[in-house]
Amino acid sequence: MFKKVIIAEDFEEFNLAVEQTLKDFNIADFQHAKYCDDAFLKIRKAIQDNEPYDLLISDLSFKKDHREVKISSGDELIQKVRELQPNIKIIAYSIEDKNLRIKSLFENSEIDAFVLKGRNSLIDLKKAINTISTSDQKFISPEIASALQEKSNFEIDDLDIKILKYLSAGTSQDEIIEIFKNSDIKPNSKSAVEKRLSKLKDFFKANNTVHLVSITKDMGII
Amino acid sequence: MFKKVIIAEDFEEFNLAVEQTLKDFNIADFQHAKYCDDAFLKIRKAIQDNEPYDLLISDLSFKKDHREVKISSGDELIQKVRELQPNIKIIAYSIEDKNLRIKSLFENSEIDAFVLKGRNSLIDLKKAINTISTSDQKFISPEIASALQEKSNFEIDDLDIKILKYLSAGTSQDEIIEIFKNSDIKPNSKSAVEKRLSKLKDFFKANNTVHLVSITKDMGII
DNA sequence: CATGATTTTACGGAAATCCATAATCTGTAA
DNA sequence: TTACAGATTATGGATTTCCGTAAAATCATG
Repeated sequence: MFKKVIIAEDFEEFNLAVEQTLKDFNIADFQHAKYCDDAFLKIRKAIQDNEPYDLLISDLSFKKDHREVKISSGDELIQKVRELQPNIKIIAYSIEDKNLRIKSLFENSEIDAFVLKGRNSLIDLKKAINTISTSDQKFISPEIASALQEKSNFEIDDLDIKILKYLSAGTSQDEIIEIFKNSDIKPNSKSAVEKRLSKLKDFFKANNTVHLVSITKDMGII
Repeated sequence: MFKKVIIAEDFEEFNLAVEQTLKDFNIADFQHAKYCDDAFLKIRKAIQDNEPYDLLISDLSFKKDHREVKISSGDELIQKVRELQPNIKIIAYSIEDKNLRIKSLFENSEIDAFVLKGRNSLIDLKKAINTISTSDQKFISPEIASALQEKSNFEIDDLDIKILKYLSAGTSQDEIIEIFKNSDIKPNSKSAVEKRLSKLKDFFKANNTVHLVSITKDMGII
């Protein structure tokens, strides 16, 4: 079982709950960080002191407040920690249920578990800790495990997202084309942008551009 | 101090934390509901049994899952409870920080306190309970209290919101007009809808309809 | 090179929207 | 009733987006 744990989480309520869960495992050596920056510093310090953490439990989204931060999201924190200390086990613990983001965490940051915050997340958290402490198995909350299998997220690339973002910011199609031409982004013809949009509308079953932006906003794609 | 409390909240973590807070106040008689429907039924039952709750602490957004529900949001629950039991005190306890929605809770549902979930929300929750238990004062988490003061002289009415919602759902302007005519909603002419939209775009400084829907979505108006 | 497949660009008419102006309706007060 | 103001509707042209077809460019392969 884990000996030394760090929790990156801004909400008191979740901190309390995780703390309780760790105590149930008889893990007494844990620390909280309400900002990603703090978590990172602590992890680095622990390595220097030759007393590294062996588990990081991290939220993904952190509220912005008055304080200036370098690392603003859990995704970044996890990425940096994985580079700094490749052998640490990492549990992402978040309300985030967007396939793309979760997939990327497993593939790019090699997290060991993803626990979805929800009606029964503490049970999942316990299962996750159990699973990854004794083996190199991965754990994913069952509600989204199936969704992750879906291979359907095919071919929405950077350009698509760029177009959607510009649209939602009030840029007209013609203006977008201008911007693309000025920034040497290709393809940048009227037809190309129109074709992209029509594909996106088809894919997301959107009736028109307004609908498309509305849908993709809801899905957290933009 | 409150004697009997009900908490409508789907996340275990928040339930645990609220429970702890109530215990700090020596309130032992409390119940949790993870679905709005359950909360409503319990409140109604308590009235019938002549042992009504005197405080409702309710989240605003609830995760959807397999279960079919009648009341899907805290806003609705609060509205219904206020009608059913006008004298109950209500604390909205949410991550929601959109002015309009919060304002509407105070104005339309006469909630007694709004506690914003965040880094220090438990302190706020305690303050809220203290404040509203001893007087008819309202409590609002300080981070948003100032934002609430802003009185922007909107005159965005139901019709405007209806139009925006239809647009974001992919309905074309012509179709909206059709719908309005069929439902006897007036005004329902092409010009009227166009004029509304142009006013809204002006007000929200939107370049076009896509932008307008994007902005109003971000603001939580639709 | 030559060839064919794929991607990108060009073009044009249809449809939807944007926007300004004018006509009509509705309620109120003299 | 009449006159007036404000709200609503009608009209039409400009602009933008939509959508299909065709031409041109690019790329892989033999």
